[in-house]
Amino acid sequence: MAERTRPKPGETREKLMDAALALVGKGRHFASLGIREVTRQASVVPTSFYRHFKNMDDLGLQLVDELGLVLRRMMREARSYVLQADKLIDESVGIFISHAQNNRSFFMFMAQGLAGESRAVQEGIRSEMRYFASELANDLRRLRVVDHLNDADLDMTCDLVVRSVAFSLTDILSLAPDDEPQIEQVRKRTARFLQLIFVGAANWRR
Amino acid sequence: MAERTRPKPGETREKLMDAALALVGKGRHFASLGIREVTRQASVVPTSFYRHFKNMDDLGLQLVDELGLVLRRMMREARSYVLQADKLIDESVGIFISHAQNNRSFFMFMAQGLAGESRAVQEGIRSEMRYFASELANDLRRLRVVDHLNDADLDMTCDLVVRSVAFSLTDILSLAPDDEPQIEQVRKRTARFLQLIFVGAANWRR
DNA sequence: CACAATTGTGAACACTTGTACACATGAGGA
DNA sequence: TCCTCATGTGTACAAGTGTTCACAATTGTG
Repeated sequence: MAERTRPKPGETREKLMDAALALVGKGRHFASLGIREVTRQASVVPTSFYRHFKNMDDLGLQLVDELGLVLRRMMREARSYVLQADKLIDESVGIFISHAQNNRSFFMFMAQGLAGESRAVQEGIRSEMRYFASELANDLRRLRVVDHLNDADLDMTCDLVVRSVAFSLTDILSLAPDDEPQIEQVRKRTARFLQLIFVGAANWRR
Repeated sequence: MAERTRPKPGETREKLMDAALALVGKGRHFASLGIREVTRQASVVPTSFYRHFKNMDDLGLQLVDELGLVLRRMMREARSYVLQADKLIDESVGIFISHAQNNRSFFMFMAQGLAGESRAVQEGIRSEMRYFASELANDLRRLRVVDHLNDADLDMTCDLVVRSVAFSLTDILSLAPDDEPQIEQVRKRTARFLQLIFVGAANWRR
């Protein structure tokens, strides 16, 4: 090979996924990306793409898997920071928003994928959200903050919470990354959404 | 012209918008549509596109305007059916879901546009949702069902309601149009979401 | 009626696209 | 050592892309 550094196995694969993500982060929609465009951004020859992915949908699916890792890392951080229940909402929303800003491209990809054109990607993201909601339900049980709800109602509540937060995601992502005042407003509004939901849960079928 | 029927002015324009919508309805993402593809689906020569639209984003913007009409028609119907407040949630959700199914392509376009690549389309859809939420707030005031909430809190509640319903939209659209049992489940879950939110609103800052 | 404006048409352009093929390189096992 | 396999490269081609141009038909208005 004429290269000076020998590419480790999987390096090109990562470069391709990062390239796709970078393009999404620049405002492009994943569905409109082409193989050549991605390989160009990755400084790789088009043919290499096929060594790692069958087509763009395949790449999308693997991005969903990585997205799962990001979400799990976020949950771990949230769990370690939020010890007492009184500041639970504000701190969790804060952590979520800061992760959304630090992994802007990833979360853009997620927001796009929910209504994307690949059924498989769509289902993958939906499944990540379900997992997230069920973990949230576990945590709330553990913190004994919703003792009066049965499992089904708790699941519903957590589902609604996750959906609301996910929707706020699109608010944040449509803002400039450094527009602090607006971001602060989204943070406050999201927290109030969650408070409203939890007030509802607290008075549910009393 | 060699045609047997003379095209009325604006006919091709409608054909193009319908064609784009039809492709979206077939599962394609709007961002991935090309001018030639749309004109082909509309049985029109590519050049005609430019007679009516500057580019695909322009077409998207005009679709958002038509989407606004669909939403207004839906609100009018809801207002005429929902006279007393007790069945308010169930009936409204039912009307929404039936409209979502009757205008599948339109609502798919809306769901896609929220995280689409045209900032203008994104803002347009967001603005439609805000309008929808403010109309909902008016109706709730009129029905005197939330008298204890101040204006800001009512707006927040309606915003959350609209967001939750919009998210349910993606649930419905990912289902087969004739999968009644699943759709019924989405309907029920959405209604419970709204009930939870309204219980929260009823006990807000007591 | 004639005239200008609007709308539709077909051919042509310079590019980009997805994909295939044959080949080069390095790593690891026999 | 040699052989094989996974990975990366360069070239090539047919098909599709956005956009422009000059021209035809139909419309409403004077």
